[in-house]
Amino acid sequence: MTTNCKAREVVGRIGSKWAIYVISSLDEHTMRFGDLKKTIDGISQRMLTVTLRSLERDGLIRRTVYPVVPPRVEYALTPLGRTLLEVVSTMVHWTDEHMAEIGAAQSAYDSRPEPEPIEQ
Amino acid sequence: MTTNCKAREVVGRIGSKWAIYVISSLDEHTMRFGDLKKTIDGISQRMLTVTLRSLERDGLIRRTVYPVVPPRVEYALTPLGRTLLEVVSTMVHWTDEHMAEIGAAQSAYDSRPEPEPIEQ
DNA sequence: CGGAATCCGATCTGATACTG
DNA sequence: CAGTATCAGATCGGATTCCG
Repeated sequence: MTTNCKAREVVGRIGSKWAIYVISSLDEHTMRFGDLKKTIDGISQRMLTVTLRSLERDGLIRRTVYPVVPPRVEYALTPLGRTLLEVVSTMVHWTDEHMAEIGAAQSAYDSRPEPEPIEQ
Repeated sequence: MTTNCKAREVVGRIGSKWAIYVISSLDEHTMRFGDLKKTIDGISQRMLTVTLRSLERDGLIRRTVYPVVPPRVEYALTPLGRTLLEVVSTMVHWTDEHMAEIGAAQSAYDSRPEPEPIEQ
């Protein structure tokens, strides 16, 4: 594999379960922190913060702070993030389409007979 | 997000840095354990084993053991895995294409000035 | 509202040693 | 060759508390 280590790290970050859904959520419009938290079911405040920071650092989303009280922070896809969105959407879509098949495969795998213990 | 928790787990497994490259590696032909280890640079034996097991459980790859000495084990994509391959290739390709941009964004982020400490 | 900081158990991962 | 078993260090991730 010619791919170097840095590319792998990026793939890992992008492919992480939360990042994918953050990117997807920003498809149509910018969102505030609270909006994202409500939209992405089950994400903790901490993980949302961490995920947003890493996506911002990779140049995939832009964070805009409005100096008002109470604070207002909006997240939006950058042009780069928007090119990624297509890839990510495909992935989410593929998963939704094949969840049943995957679940069946898991059940089959889990109910497979144990290999016979070695006779002495 | 209407996506349930199980779908997120699947996305996370598929998107994990090693799984993506295992799937990609099986594009053209079946491969043996050692081949995969050599192809996927930097993967430890343990992580390759763990990754292969999880992909097998999800029905994405098929593991074939030939009862010979020394053992011969071949891994191949299932039809389901083959449909995923397209998605995964797109992702790897996107990352390769945009590594420079991402690196630049990271540098810019990391060299950003610290926010001024609060004056008392 | 949108975090940051801390604590801490759970999980991941690599290294190493061993095996059919 | 293709693993399994085990252990220790690293990282993840939730809960909680506090802040501008």
